[in-house]
Amino acid sequence: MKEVLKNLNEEQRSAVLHTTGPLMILAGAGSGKTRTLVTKISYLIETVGVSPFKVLALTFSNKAAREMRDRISTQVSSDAGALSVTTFHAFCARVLRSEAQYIGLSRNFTIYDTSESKAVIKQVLSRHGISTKELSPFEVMNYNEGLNNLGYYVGIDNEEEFDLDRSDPFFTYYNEYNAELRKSNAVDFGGLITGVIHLFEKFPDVLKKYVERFEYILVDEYQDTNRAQFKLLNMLSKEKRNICVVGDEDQSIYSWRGADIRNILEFEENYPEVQVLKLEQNYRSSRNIIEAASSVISRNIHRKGKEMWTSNPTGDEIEVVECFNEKEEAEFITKTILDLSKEGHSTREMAVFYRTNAQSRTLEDQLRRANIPYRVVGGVKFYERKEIKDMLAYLRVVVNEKDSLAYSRIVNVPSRGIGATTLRKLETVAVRDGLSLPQVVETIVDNLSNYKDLKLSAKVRSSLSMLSNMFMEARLSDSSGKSPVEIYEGILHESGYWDSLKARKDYESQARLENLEELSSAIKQYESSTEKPSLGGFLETVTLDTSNEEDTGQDLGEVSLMTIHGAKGLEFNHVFLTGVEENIFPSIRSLEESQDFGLEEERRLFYVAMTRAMEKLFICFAQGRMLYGQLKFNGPSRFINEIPNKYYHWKKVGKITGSSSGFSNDNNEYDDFNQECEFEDDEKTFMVSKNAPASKFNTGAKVIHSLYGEGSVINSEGTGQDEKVTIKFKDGVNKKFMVKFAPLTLI
DNA sequence: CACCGTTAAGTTTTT
DNA sequence: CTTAACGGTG
Repeated sequence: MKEVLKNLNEEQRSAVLHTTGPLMILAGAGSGKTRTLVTKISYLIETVGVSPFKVLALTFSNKAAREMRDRISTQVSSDAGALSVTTFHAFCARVLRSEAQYIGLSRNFTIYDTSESKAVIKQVLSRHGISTKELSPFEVMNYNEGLNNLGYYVGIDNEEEFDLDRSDPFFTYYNEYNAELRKSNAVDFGGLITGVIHLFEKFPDVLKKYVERFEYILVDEYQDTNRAQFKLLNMLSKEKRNICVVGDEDQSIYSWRGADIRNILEFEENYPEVQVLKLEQNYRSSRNIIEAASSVISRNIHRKGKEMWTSNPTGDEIEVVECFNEKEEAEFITKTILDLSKEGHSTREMAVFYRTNAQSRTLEDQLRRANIPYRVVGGVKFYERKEIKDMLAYLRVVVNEKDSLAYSRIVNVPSRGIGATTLRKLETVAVRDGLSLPQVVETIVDNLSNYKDLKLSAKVRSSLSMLSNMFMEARLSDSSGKSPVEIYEGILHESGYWDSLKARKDYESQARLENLEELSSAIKQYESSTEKPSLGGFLETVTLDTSNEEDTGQDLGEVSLMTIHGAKGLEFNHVFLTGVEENIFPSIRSLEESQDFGLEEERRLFYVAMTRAMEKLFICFAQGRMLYGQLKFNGPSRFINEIPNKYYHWKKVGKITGSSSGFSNDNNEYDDFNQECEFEDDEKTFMVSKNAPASKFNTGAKVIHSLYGEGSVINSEGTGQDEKVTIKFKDGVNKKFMVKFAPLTLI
């Protein structure tokens, strides 16, 4: 047997050996799915003799693609560089660049990210005289993305299948938005996918070329694909049928982004000869954690069902930690991290998860105070900073002379006297002559005498001519092979951007200058890591690869902080799951949904969180927490109760903050979860009464209102006389009451 | 055109 | 409590 196959279990091995025909691998968390995929690809190349050129492996994140590429290259001796291991979006961008002319794009098209799409939508809406107050651009964006996710595009043949309401104003906005993109020679994220679908549907010969090339297609994280991606995969693989998809429906946490469970269910219909394999052995976590997580996820109805097991040791019990408030939750975590670290555990192997980014602050405060190094994964992105977006906009105008949006962003940044009035004049000419803004400016500058009626002031004229010349020069440099970083530096100074920031002495401008220098080194970094660096190539990397993993090179032993979404695919020895309270996790939004789908997705999220932990899992919640400036008493999450008792033990920690805490000790409360309690005791930490109270109308409690009937408490705020509760009634209506007045009875 | 004050709203975000 | 975004004023 080949050496590599020895490291695999039986199922993994059959996945690797199944080289022809469709294959669906349902792989549980920590079941070695990446190892299997990597081995499969190297087996195809090394043993079956498939040319790397003919293999296409698709992932969702650049991080995953990179990891897979790296791991393959250690296993494959032949030219792994010819392999296509990439994200869906990057793959589509590549196809569109080489076939752009077919669908009316030119190959230097710009990719718009979410904020740029939003700006275009705003423009469209304002043309209709709609303010952002009347209609949030987000709603339009959701509609547009919805169509994109389904694989719809302007000019599609089988339009009737989409059941569209053509009189819906949103449909009008959608069309105008796309016309606007087209005019700017731009494509949005979803448009990358639908653009390729468009290309393949209307030009079968082009499709044929790709079908011939990619004989073997592999897809990672298949549960997260949307309908558009599903369509694309089918077009590429229905002839050769060598398609292998790997997914886990229990880890599908992106349905709100269009991931469609039907893609798993219908795979078998599309490929009746499919072989389905399950990877159910978990190599990551202790048995306690696996069994606890399995039993939580088994409550979901919408799943195919897998039985996870592990031969790992039973391990410690999960610790459910009840804290007084979010600050003490953070203190508990900090203290535990220090303790574990003293015992010799690596802090690099520890992570703190939260449901929403906003929850990271308290944690960061405490960690900083305790001098524990940490890094926040996700958070504010480098490329979303204003100064970076400004400079990128300059570069985009260089690459794509039709990018009016980018142009209007920087035409007066730094301010050079080109205000709204001038811009409006330019736009009028643009519409009249069917040109983009940069093109219009160029024409005007070249034939000033023809545009006398625009009444442009001398200052405006000179500014415009400066811009026009600058861009012309830059384009010349670009096509004559000058390096991207030189062009960047040139524009940074010629545009006056650098000097205008330099002139300001405030701290913020200082930081911005530093960021601009960092951008410069990012471009250099790109140049040295790419074979044929180009300005356009750099811009594409920036938009499509947002993972700003700064490799500082040195291991400071940082604890990782991230949302649970950000934790997918990762593993840690010690995991702290925070804020596990009703209305937070599961989120209040998901609870408001009428169907169970929202709740089930939250449960999957909880499952993902649990299964990140290898050795030890802490599940923390706070009795009270400041939320939107108000103290909320949400009570522990229902998910905690869904873990069978034998897998965890419950402890309360916290210090007494004084009599003004708003808690009285007489009230008997939290009786539904009177588990065995263990009390921590040290100088700082005192035990909290076992009966720490909040209200008798706890979240989740069933009540009867003499007027509205039966319902359940979904939220409670304030204490004593001021206590208010929100109740969801049987008919789905939510109402808020003052406890002291409302005719409420507990059931 | 830049600044300030008011107001409203408030998940998750691989691309 | 925050943040973003709008409208009014100097």
